[in-house]
Amino acid sequence: MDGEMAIMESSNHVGTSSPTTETQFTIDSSALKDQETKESITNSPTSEVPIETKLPKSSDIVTEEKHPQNTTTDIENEVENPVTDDNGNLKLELPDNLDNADFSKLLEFDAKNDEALFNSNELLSHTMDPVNNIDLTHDHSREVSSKEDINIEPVNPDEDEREKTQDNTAAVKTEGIKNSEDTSIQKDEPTADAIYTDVHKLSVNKDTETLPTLVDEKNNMLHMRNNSITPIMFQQHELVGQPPQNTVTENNSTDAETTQRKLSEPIDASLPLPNEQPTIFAYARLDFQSFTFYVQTLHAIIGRRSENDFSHKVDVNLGPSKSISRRHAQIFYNFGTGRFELSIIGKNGAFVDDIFVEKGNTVPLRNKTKIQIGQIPFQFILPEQERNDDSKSPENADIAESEINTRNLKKNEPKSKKKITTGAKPKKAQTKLAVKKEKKPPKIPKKVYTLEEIPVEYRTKPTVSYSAMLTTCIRKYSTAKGMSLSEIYAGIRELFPYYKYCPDGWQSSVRHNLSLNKSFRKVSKEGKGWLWGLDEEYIAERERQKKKQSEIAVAKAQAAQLKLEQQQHKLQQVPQRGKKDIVSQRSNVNARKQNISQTLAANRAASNRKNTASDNQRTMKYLQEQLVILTRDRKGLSKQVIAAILTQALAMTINQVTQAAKNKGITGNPLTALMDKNPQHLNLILAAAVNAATAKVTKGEVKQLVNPETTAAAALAAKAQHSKPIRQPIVQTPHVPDRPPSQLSASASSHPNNYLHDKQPGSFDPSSLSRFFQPRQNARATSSVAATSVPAAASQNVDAQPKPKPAQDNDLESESGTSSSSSSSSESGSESDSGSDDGSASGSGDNSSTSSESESESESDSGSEVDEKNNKNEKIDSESIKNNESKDDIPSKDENSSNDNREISKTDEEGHDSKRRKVSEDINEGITEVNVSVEEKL
DNA sequence: CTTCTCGTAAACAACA
DNA sequence: ATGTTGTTTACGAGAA
Ligand SMILES: [Mg+2]
Repeated sequence: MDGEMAIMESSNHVGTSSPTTETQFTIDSSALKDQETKESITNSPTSEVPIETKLPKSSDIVTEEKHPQNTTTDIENEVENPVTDDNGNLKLELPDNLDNADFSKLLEFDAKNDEALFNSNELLSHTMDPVNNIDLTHDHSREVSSKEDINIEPVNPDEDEREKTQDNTAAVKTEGIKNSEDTSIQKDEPTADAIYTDVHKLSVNKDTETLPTLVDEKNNMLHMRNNSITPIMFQQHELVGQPPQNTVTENNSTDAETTQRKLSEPIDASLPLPNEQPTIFAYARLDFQSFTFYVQTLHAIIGRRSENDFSHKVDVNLGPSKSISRRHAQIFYNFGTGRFELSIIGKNGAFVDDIFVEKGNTVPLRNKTKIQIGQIPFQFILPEQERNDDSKSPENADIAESEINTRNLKKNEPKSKKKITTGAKPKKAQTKLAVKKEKKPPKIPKKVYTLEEIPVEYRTKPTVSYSAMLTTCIRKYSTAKGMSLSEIYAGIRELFPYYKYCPDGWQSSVRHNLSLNKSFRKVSKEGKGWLWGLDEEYIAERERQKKKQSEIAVAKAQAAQLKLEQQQHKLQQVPQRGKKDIVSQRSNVNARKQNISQTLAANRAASNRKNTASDNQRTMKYLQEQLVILTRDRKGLSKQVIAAILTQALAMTINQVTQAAKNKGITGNPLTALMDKNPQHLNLILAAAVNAATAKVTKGEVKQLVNPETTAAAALAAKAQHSKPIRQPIVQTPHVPDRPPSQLSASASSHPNNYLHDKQPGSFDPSSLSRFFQPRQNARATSSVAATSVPAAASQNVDAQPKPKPAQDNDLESESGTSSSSSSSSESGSESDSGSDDGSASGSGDNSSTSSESESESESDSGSEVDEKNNKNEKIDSESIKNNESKDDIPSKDENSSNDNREISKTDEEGHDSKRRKVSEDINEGITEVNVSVEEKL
């Protein structure tokens, strides 16, 4: 290329531009000899700088498109000052954002031509003042020596493995300096006839590990004005709101721009610039969302580089994101084909025109080619070239296409994932070296959409809340069995296409809502996840609440209004009779509102109870008896201790079994099922639990109160008596197809029970349980399980709990904290965060609801509640038990619960019945009862 | 200023 | 070993 340089004129499009100082200067080409450019500096933040470019002229250079190797040599000699104008002078026009001071500095450096200066670290580090300094170090000064350009060699993909290392740190060459030495060229096999289209392997600098650092704003600013730019990373969703900053070229649309020019033709078209904009000389430019990079060298490295990492340099800094390699891609001009090309060297590949390109591939760059590296999308823009249009090189037109394995997906399809693989490579491909990378199927990252790529109507986030969306979605697409998470995602994307284009992250919110919002419940299990459905009752109830609330609010407002009026008129002696009304309304206002959950719980409990009650009773009775039997030999422990042990053992058993069942999606009462189906296993569990509890309670003095080995036998005998009366076979099987909602959901909510979770010592290995519940596994195996798990447990205790953050939970709150000020009734503010959940479609009245649930009991029975939260032993032991016993409390609850502890699981198919109560409560109740009876027996 | 609701992230665990 | 699915915590922004 002769020094013909493309010229890009910058224009500040649209308004914002301030009277740009047009600075133009020329540098004697001689000074630049040998290096390409010093170009630089051209990145304007606001960048509206259109470019005018001339492509490197390679007339003398081998023009045929397939001679990479030749290219090399030729280039070496040919490449000169790309930035020079026709006269051989370097022309530089800087964007308005640069001030004179900047220029003067630049010039100064140029003049000095002092290599040392450019290499010095001081210099590097000095570019920190965004306002006054320009970082010359890496960027501008970073010239691509001709050799460097040549380094691009066609190599077999497979071989790319060995990275050729070069010393990047080395240097930044300045004008007059010869770089030749610094660029070590690795020429391996300059294969005579590499075909261009094949992947070209570029030498890659070895990545030296450096700690990633955060980029501060300052730096960002700095980068804006340098070639080394750090694009601003967008926040999720931010993309939507972003104004089309600098993107000069709007239409991504087409690529109709057959603007392919035959190689070798220098192009010097100038963009239609609005006006007085400064001109920038460049071959091309890269339009990022928030800045523009001008390609003023024939070779530019695009990669990661955090602010303080001076170990390497990049021409285009994509920020610190680890998903981007230090040298992730490079743009270079291929004299053979006469166009710029992009080589992907980064491990994670990149998207080029929406097609995923794996590492090691090189694709041609045409005007408006879209590129995405990591999470950063940008576009390659060539200067407009009116004249050369005709040249649409057919041949090279689409190497890309040919290389691409077009697999499914239409271009417009969001999230499409075509990809280019360095596919079938010859034999050598599989060599060990190659193996490391070759083997792993690259995970195709998600495509990031640019504003322009998203249909206008889908650029903004729907205002509806997630709960509303979910409700809508489920109503629309769900079947009786519910819909899986992935289906929900798809449904949402369908309903609100915004979610097809926006960055991920919303899925997390969706899951969060499904879990927390009581309007959504797990209906049935299928494979790995659950099928989700709506809890219409809950939703309806909440609606009601809400309505009431709003009415109240209105009433209040009116009252206030009236009051005001009254006062005003009072003076006028005009008594209003509205007062009365007001008063009456007020009373309503004060009326205690009921919790949704409470209400629902009551209703549901009523319906259910009958069904489950008997089973629960039967199960509890069985458990009690078994426990007593197991511990006939008290080993000297006092009755009280035994009671404590049994209580705890029971709690552990119930919790663990329930948890295990829940995870398996079992709907009925797992304990009942276990008792009916596999009493031996249940006994083993009990034995293990007793031992664990014993160890805990006695602080390890007594390790094994019962011998698991001998327990199973007893079970069978006992079972006979407890066999279930009427009920049909329990539904325990994991694959319970239909069963709609179920109590399990309730149990799920109970999660707060820690012991279920923690593997604390005193707990036994739940895995044994899961074995039983596993779809088809036999419950067997067991004995060992029980035995083994127990021991470990010993030391700690229930009390040890994580309790990360006390405050804020629904439950906790209600009891402890709340009492405090908050005026309102019981329901008051329980659960701050958690509360967020509900509020589905319409809004939510959440707090009431949420809190209600948890707190429903809270009010009345501190005891049970407390227990839930902390399953501390204390609670569990006898004394507490007694309290519970008396627990009486809970009026409202009482009604529901009074009966028994039923619920540990939910049971029956009908989901309506589901009781909302927390499992823990149930458990506690159960425990209490059991304990009581245990004590009696003892 | 506090409370509540929502959205967003993310840690974790259980699974597949 | 990795990706999904669920559950929870945290935290911040807004509205009330
Ligand atoms: Mg839910």
